[in-house]
Amino acid sequence: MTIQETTREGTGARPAGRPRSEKAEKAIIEATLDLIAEGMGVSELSIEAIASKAGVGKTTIYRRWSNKEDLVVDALATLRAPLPPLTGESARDDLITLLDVMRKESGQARGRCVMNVAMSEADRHPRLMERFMKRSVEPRKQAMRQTLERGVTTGELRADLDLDIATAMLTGTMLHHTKWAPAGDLPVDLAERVVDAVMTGIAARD
Amino acid sequence: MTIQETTREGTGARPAGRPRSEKAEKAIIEATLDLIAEGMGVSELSIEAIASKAGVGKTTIYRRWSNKEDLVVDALATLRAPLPPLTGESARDDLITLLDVMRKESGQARGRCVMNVAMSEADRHPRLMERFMKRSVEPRKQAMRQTLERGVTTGELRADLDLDIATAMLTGTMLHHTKWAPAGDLPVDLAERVVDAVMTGIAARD
DNA sequence: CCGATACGCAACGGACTCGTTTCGTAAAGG
DNA sequence: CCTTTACGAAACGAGTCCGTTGCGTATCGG
Repeated sequence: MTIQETTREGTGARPAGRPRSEKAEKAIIEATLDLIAEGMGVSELSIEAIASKAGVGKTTIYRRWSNKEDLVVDALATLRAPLPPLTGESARDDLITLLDVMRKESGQARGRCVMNVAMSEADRHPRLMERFMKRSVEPRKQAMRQTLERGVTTGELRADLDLDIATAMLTGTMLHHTKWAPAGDLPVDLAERVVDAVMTGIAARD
Repeated sequence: MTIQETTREGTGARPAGRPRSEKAEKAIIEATLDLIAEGMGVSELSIEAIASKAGVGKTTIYRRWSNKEDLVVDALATLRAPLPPLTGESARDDLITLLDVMRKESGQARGRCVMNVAMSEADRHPRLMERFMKRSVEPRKQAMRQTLERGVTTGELRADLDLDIATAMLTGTMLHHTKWAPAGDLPVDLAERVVDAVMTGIAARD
């Protein structure tokens, strides 16, 4: 939420004078994301670097956001990837679809940056992360949960399934790959292989 | 490796003058780890803060390490947790033992700090991480791999097991919990539940 | 055209960190 | 005792970033 939106709240009146440049606004957000994507931590981000990269005066930033945290929250919020459409026909297919979003995102600097920030800055900026999680992570978590529950009711998945551990197995396995796999893109069939492995388990059949 | 060790290399000669204080050395390492454990990123660490917390002059630090990166590598290296003894009797038991190390570590600020640094600074300080990984992560990875391989040969685990994905499932699931579980310590039986879930899989039996 | 506001730019004082140097003192060997 | 090296403390010049201010210009409504 920008200061602009805040101060105009309620009144439909258009303020006098030159209106704010939407182009500048976008440039600031983009520059912020680019810097984070380049490996910057939130604490290392400098308003001056953002302004410089965005081709914008610092004034223009401070006029919109009163501090770095607000800017970062707004910037990360623009990354909300839309949930992929789920057919609901097969839990396996839907899980693959959900996990494949993670694989695709991990190939983009933008996606990696979100993960990095989410993982490493949670301790340092708890309020920031709380807001971000609620906006961006929670919907996906819900989608996976529903998919798992549906799989249980259809009999495709174990009746005694522990939803928390199942979620952790699926997303955690992908997470492990995105963070520690040898450099380069992940294999295109990774999500499928992971889902099958998680479904089947590693124990030998009796 | 400290400068001291480097310069004395080979010669068994004791140098003249006052010897370096081992107490100061330890205090510096401890202060570094404490600061990281408090949520500091490597880039935010300041030599001055370390010196102050350690009750030591900056000179004493620069005399031993020529830059921050070397100091951090040495500090993290002292955290090498010894591998737990593995019985080799049961793959399940050994896997639980291995994963339980992760659970215990995640309850300590020290353990969390290592994870945070490893996850978030890999992009920014690739050489640092390469060194750290080789020293601290590789041994555990090997132990898990051997445990899995042994499980396959004994018939306890699937013959067609994909070692990479199996490793990712086990450590990734724990990772997911340590980073995103609700605050507080992880349940004591988490490792056991994870191993059983990974072994069994989530699919319904035919 | 006028007042109001936003723009990019440059500069400010203050705070912090860097890596180095200087100081007086402490602890070892010869 | 004397040399050598390490110690903690303090100060250094250089650099970065902070959040703010002033400047001349651009763009809106009236």
